[in-house]
Amino acid sequence: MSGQNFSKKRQMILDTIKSTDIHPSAKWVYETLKEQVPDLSLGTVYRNINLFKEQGLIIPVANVDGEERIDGDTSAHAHFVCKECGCVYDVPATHAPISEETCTLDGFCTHNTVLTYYGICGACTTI
Amino acid sequence: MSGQNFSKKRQMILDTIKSTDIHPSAKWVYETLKEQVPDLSLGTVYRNINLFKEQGLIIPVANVDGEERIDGDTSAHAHFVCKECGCVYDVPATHAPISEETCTLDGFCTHNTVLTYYGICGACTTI
DNA sequence: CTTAAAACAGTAATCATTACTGATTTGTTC
DNA sequence: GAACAAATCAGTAATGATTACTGTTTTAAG
Repeated sequence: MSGQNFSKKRQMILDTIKSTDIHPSAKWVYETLKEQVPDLSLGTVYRNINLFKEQGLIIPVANVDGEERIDGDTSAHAHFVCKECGCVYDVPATHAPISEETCTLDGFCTHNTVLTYYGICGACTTI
Repeated sequence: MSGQNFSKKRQMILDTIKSTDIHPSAKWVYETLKEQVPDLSLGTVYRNINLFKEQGLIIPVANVDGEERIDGDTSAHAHFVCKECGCVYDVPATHAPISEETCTLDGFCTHNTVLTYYGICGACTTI
């Protein structure tokens, strides 16, 4: 009755990604899960993240300070990246008018769209 | 009357970036200029690209296969990235409704906006 | 329980980018 | 146009994220 299920570690990696909204890096996922799963390997986290990306279970949303940040929420929405603290915030999809018309533009076949705002977040402005 | 001018190599690096629409990587700039300037160093290209980014003369537009791609055209427009060949194309700004309203959203101060479409380009579809 | 395939840990390798150091160029002042 | 200080550079070493590799462990099914 299994057969199509994920291995225990694979499932935990996906759960960890899906259960946070900080748009984590691979290293964050590794360090966070490492507490529960001491024999976790960083390579395993990378391998599974790549797998999830291929399967469309997660999406890469930004590259912050050389690290790729991913999102377990694959619904249409935009992101705000703070240049100061590196935090990645969700921005409601209403602010991101993704036009499906562009799919036929110049023969391009658009698979997904990424809209990202870069600037300074409220927390960093206040300080 | 000089004083604020760029060094010869710095100017050539900027000219090279500004004169192409392929949205080059640092390595492309290096290899392209290397033909004219045999004693050019890759470190110099990176250092000047970072300088130009700080000065707003160029903007980073995408990260393709681990390489940052830059654009010497700083006017508002979007980009299409082909997942197959890695080419980066300009998409007219009319397709990218960048809302300045988001600047005050949740205390965020937006400096710049990046809208990128990912998919397969016409050339790669045809083949 | 066996067994083959998939997944994994641990480590080494790769590759883009950055840092460092001593030499060269630039702009300025005479 | 020589001299000098600051900026820039070449070349190389270092860093750090990501990927590849190998031998071991887990998984799912018979």
